[in-house]
Amino acid sequence: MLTQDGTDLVETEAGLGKQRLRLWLQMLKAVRHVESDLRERLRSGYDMTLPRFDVLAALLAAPEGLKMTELSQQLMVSNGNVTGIVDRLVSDGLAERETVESDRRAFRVRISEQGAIQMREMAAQHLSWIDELFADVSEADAARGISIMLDIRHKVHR
Amino acid sequence: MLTQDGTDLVETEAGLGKQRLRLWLQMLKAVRHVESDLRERLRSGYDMTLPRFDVLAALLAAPEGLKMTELSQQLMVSNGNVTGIVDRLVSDGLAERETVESDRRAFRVRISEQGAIQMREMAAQHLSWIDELFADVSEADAARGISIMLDIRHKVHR
DNA sequence: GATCGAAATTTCAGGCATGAAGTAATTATG
DNA sequence: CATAATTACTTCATGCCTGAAATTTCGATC
Repeated sequence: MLTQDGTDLVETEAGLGKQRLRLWLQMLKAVRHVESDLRERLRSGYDMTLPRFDVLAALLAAPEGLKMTELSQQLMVSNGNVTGIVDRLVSDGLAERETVESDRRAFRVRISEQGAIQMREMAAQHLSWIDELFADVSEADAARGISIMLDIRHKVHR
Repeated sequence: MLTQDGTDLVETEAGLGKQRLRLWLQMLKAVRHVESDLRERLRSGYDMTLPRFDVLAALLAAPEGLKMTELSQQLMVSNGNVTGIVDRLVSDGLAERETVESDRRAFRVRISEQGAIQMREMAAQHLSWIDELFADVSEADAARGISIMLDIRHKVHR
């Protein structure tokens, strides 16, 4: 089976598959690279871990608080995982659990005043770290990259 | 300070920073999405975890074996981590440790015959899974994506 | 050829992560 | 309104992951 320009369609598809695999492997490495850099900066500068930071960032953006399930969906991690991280944040005084009037199974997790103060500073730093790490990415590339990532994510399974 | 088209340079930079942050957040979510899908397929189909798969994939591509440090650099994970994963692979009979003649501190990790047989099958599946998950990514997008990922990775720190 | 710094690896403590199983409260269904 | 299915969350076992400290070996310098 030949296309108009004479290339073999099966060959072309196989090549595309390998190119997609290359993209996946590069995405993995890039994410690990950035994560390891951020982890180190958070650790040495703020005695903060990446998972805790991620949770606090979600909470800072939701002043009314979030339910555990909302948190775990937003961060794309398991329920049990969020339980542990929030436990530690609460015992460090950075977040608070608050009962929900209408549903005794659930509660809202809210960032504490102390957490908000610390988080606002870290968020500003975080933004500038990303800007530095992504310095070689132009506005156009960023837009295209975002759209590629959305294409990947919107491929639902199950 | 104004650019030719009248937009404010500082505003533009801040916008670019936020766009880069959006790209980063989308990358994180896309990678978590794909990883969780792959993890589930490896688990249910082959009783295999993602970290073990990553190590075996690296070993399959290096028939002469790899030193622990080479492995950990290639996968971008810590040394101690690789020790544990290789331990489990060896006790499952999927990999072997082999002494290095010239250096008694080091050794090579090599994939076993059984590991290679299993891995060849999984690798073919893996390629088709990625092709499926990345179905909405065109050849041009893949190329652009790869180049963006390389731009991010080549930003060295420290 | 003794010593000293660097390199390859392991060990360990602590935290992160999943999936499965458990508890309790809510909602839907007959 | 009884009960069955669902939802919100926790607990647990197991494995992954890091960073720091320890061990052993290597290589260079004096």
